[in-house]
Amino acid sequence: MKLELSSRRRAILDFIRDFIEERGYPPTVRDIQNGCHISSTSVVDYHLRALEREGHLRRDLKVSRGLELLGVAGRANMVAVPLIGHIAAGEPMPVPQPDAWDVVSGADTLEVPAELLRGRSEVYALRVKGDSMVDALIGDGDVVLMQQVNQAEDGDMVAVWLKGERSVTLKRLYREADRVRLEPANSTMAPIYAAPDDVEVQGRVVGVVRAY
Amino acid sequence: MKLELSSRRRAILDFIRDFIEERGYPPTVRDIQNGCHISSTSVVDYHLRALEREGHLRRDLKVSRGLELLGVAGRANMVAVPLIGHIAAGEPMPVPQPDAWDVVSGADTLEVPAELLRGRSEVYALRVKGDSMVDALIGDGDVVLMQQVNQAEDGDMVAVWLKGERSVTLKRLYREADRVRLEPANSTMAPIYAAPDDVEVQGRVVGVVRAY
DNA sequence: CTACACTTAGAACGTAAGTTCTATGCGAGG
DNA sequence: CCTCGCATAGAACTTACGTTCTAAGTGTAG
Repeated sequence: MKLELSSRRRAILDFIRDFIEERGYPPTVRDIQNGCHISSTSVVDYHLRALEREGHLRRDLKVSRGLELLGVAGRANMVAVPLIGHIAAGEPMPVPQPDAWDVVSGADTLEVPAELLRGRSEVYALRVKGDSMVDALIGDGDVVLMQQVNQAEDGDMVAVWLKGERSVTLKRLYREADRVRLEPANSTMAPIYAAPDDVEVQGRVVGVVRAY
Repeated sequence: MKLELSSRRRAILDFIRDFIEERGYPPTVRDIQNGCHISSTSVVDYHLRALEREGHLRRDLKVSRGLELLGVAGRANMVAVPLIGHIAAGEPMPVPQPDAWDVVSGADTLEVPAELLRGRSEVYALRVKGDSMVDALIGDGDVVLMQQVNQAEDGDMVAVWLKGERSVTLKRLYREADRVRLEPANSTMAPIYAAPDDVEVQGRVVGVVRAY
């Protein structure tokens, strides 16, 4: 792929990118003509051929809008994940309707690289409130990707619903003889103990995303 | 957006999704007709109208291939970021060709939500080796998103190239009277000091992504 | 049964859009 | 000067493609 591009080529490539971004499908030769102030469709065709030769795009001849951007401009495997709310990683925090945690209700969605999920399905995202998981490298404001599961291994980082307190919290879960220990990953905080019947596992952390 | 879909509609939607995935642009009415074994273009048109009414897609009338998938099927704002290698967040680690850090050489690319970048350009990704940044909630194996910059504010988390040692490392940078302090975010590790001429800022951390 | 909403069908129409042809201007090299 | 590669121009050709029209086959409710 060539690095230097004439300003004309550059403009055409940028126009195509913007057009797809905005409309969801590629432009026609004449769209490009107008968008880049080119006087003739043959000139556009000429440059498109050049751009294809240089590897910047792929053309399907005789097909309307038959072009696809290659390279970094092309799209990779992404998965849409609903960002459905907040979760307390400190003191358990009452949640309005925990059952509103439904995949379909996600107005906000977050797209993450598919490789981050490793093929898992039923994944949703929550924004973390609080600092109880800092030792697990999860801080206030981070977004955690959760897999919707009902069971957990000892030591898994899970979102649990405490029926008695009507609240949800993010903790590491350990089963003990007659109770469940919910341990924050923060050396300054004490674990919470609850009756097995009182805790309901909502999901397990499978990823973390953070922006500065 | 309706939840239940007739098998015909389902098939059409799936076909459109796959078609775009594979070719980079949407199908024509007749592509759909053939792909879904429908006998007439008018039937396709009929169902497309219905799907648009139900909010599954958007059509631009009179425009060839003028359709765009909406909802989770549609693509959110994503940015392609080249994942161009590893970076030591422990002891400085010699890198084969640090100048190969070129945006074009990224064979591997990672797509991240645009909101994570907040409009920044010239962003690339590196996988972190070592534990020196654990106090900043960045652990071994995490992927950091780097913005390509040449200068940094005091306290910024940056990738620096140490000319003398021919190595790259991830640290917080502080300017001092006659030297530069490179401080790991790990209380058990000591800072590194270097001459201002010896350090070259390669980039600044703008995000973190982690998979379990 | 009729009535109605939903779906399927085939054919035709008009134009959007990819392509091709020919001609011209410009700069570098011989 | 001429030639050659690169870029620009305008117009015409041919087809792909969205749309529309008409007709008929379902199933369900009254």
